[in-house]
Amino acid sequence: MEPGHSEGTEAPAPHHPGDCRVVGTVLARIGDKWSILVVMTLTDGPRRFNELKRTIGGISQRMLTFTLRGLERDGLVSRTVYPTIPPRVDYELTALGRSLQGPVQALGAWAFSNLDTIQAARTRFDGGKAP
Amino acid sequence: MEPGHSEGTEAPAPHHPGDCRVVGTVLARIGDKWSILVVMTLTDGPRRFNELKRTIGGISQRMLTFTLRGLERDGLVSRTVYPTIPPRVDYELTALGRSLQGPVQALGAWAFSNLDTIQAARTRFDGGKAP
DNA sequence: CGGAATCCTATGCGATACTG
DNA sequence: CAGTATCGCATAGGATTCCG
Repeated sequence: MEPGHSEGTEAPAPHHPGDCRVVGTVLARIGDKWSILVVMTLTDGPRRFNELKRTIGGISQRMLTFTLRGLERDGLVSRTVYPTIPPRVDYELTALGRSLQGPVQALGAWAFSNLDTIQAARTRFDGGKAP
Repeated sequence: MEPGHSEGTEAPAPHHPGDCRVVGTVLARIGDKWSILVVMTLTDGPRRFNELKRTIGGISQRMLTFTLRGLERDGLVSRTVYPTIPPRVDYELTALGRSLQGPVQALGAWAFSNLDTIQAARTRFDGGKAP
């Protein structure tokens, strides 16, 4: 099977308010190596394939393709093909995709403001047992 | 190298306000298969190892150990050992860990309220080209 | 009970080459 | 330009066994 993001094939079965697996489902979608980067890059508007590739940097065309397919499949991103020569394809966030930005930015904000604390904790932890 | 969550070893280099890689850093931490489940399970208070294992379900002791180590390393979870027989170990969210719950729950809420939409999009996408 | 060590497989994903 | 196809290695992570 190709990388294409895994399905939640094992029936979830909830267990208490403020669920659990559901979150896992989302993270299985956007928690991979590239999806959020793509989503964030699309924040400023539609982008072409290679434009995304350059902006993100470090991503292979293979993974960009898979990531975009996955996001498109879940309705977070729309794909528009202009049958010109050379071909041109625009990727853009859908309404659903844009609605994801709030939560994602919240997470980003948390990350940003706690980066130092985390780094410190890491150093302390590693220093304490692997000098 | 053991599964232990990957480091952001490749110097990021920011590029514009509302960054990008930083989010990637957090997601590399909590975006893996189990971390959030653990964090969410610890929401209601301290839990013992096997208690976590049972509650989460489907996680191997190996991965639970690695996940907890990672969270502990980053200062999100604290580990308390009671030198009794048999031994007892409690895991609990730290202040930092609890501060992560806001963002995570925002994501959870988004997931929950958009699950149907996403499922529909998936079915439509798959149906359109792989009947 | 809580974990560490070893083994083994599925997979993620980069590199490269080919196509319309 | 925007993909698709194939190869190949590195990693994630489950199962199992052993230990204090």
